[in-house]
Amino acid sequence: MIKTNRGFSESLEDYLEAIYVLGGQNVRSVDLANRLGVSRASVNKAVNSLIEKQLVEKERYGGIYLTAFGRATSQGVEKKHQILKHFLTDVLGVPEATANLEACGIEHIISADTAKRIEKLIEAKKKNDPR
Amino acid sequence: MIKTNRGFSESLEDYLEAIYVLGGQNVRSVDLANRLGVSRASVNKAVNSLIEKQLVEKERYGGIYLTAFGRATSQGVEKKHQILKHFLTDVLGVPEATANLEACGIEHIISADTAKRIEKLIEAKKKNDPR
DNA sequence: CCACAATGTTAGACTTGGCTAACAATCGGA
DNA sequence: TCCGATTGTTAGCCAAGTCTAACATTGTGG
Repeated sequence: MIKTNRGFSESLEDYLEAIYVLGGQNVRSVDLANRLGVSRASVNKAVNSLIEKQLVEKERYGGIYLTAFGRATSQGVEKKHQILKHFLTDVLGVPEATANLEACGIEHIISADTAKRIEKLIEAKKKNDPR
Repeated sequence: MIKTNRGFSESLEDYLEAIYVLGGQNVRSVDLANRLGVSRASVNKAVNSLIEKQLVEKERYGGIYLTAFGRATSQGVEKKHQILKHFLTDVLGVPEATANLEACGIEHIISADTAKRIEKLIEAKKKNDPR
């Protein structure tokens, strides 16, 4: 309903993040499809949207490449994912599988500022209780 | 992409939560529309979906009423909202407006278990730093 | 080197969740 | 009481994001 987002849909952010995780260079549609659990056709459509938004580049039948813009954007999302995952597992004690799933959703919602605050909370916790 | 959800769409959960917040009895479409920033027509459609799913009841041109099931469900969502809001403001120091927005998104993603863990974290923080 | 498997693309359909415009019902104050 | 304003409903439209099926291209093992 209310959009917390900074310009891209959650779905497109998922695709972008996956491209980043898969190396960001010469990424194949079929690998994206497998990782995200969608059809190759859906990947094709989504990648065309990412191209329109200048987040990736690609030639017909060729591999997918992040642009500088796309790399920066996807790194931001992935960073949030890592922070959230660590928060959920290390601070809250949520099982890893659940943590990954929930991080995957929350990463599209919170601001960079909130992410930073969570990061600090993790640091503080580490100081007081360092393993 | 990956569904973390327990059966209802985020959108429907938003409607349901709003109905709860507005009293859960004899709720008017126009009030829902105003609160959620959507048209009365959209509310009408959504409420019909909620009726199908047995979450609310309503007569033609009449007010909206939560069923027992709908009340339980909406209470769960609202509870998560409150926990998240307090975590964001009291523990992290996020401004209230932002906290509400982000809580509004996260509440549809996290499990009851994770919410409970966050609640405990808030309690712990209160003990160590009670105002 | 070439046929078949794997991959990429396109077209068309479906669902969800919005919108506006027009119409129907209800409500409230003069 | 009744007329206009408010509210609810319906119909039709749109965009996003998914799917399958069919087709095009590419790549590769005999």
